[in-house]
Amino acid sequence: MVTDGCAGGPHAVYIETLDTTDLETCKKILARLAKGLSHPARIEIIRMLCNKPPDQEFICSDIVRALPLAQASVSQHLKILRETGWIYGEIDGPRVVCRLVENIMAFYQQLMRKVTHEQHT
Amino acid sequence: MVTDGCAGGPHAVYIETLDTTDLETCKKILARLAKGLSHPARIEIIRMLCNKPPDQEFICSDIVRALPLAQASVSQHLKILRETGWIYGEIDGPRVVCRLVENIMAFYQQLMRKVTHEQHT
DNA sequence: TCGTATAATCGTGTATTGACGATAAGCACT
DNA sequence: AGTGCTTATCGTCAATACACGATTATACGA
Repeated sequence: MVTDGCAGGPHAVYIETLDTTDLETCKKILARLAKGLSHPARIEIIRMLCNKPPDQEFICSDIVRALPLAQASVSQHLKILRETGWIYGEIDGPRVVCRLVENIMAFYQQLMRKVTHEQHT
Repeated sequence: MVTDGCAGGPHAVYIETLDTTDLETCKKILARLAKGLSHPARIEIIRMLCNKPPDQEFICSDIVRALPLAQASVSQHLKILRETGWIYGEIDGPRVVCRLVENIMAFYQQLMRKVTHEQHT
């Protein structure tokens, strides 16, 4: 099984790259993550991944099957979730295993706190 | 000063009306709230309102002044924040005082938890 | 009642979103 | 090489988002 090519996990690289001391950056990242969440179908996908038992894996076709949408539409939603930083795909032969970016929920909530609570810098 | 006409506060009415036992409803509401957050300008508005000292009030023109956008654009963002359930306006003569829906942050985070954690119903 | 301040709306142009069917591309297995 | 499964992309269409200047509506004060 091959990952994105992000040593240390795609999650860590993605999140640790960000300059979360800059408020403008935080607002942009938070806005982007929020856009990822801004559709019920995408929330359902996140929900599936959050609630998945540790031993189970979801590939794209599982998600297509679970949603009342055409394959192309689901693929688009997955793309948006990738672009907005929620998930990444592990390529496994002809399949793509969909994984939540590690700690992304915690990161999102932390960003919300950072942005909405007064910064004493 | 005149409110929306929502007895008990516009907040309580809005939030308590929702059927948060229905997962589909939760997903829709959460998606709507996330859409509200999905633009840096709107995040900045929410941030201003969250961080506002208790004795201060923000009217629309304050927000226009604080953002690098035209009045019409800010008005549109405020409208979206109203439609997505984040804020409401208290009309005060020719002014409109912008207020966060009470407990909306907590409600948002609660919805996130509800949607992303397994439901044992 | 006339003028001023405030905020919403209108009209416009461009960009993005969301949905779909159809097609292409990648891999595995004969 | 050919077949089948899986996923991404293309092309299209309608709807929505975003930004703006201009205009309108409302309320207050002189």
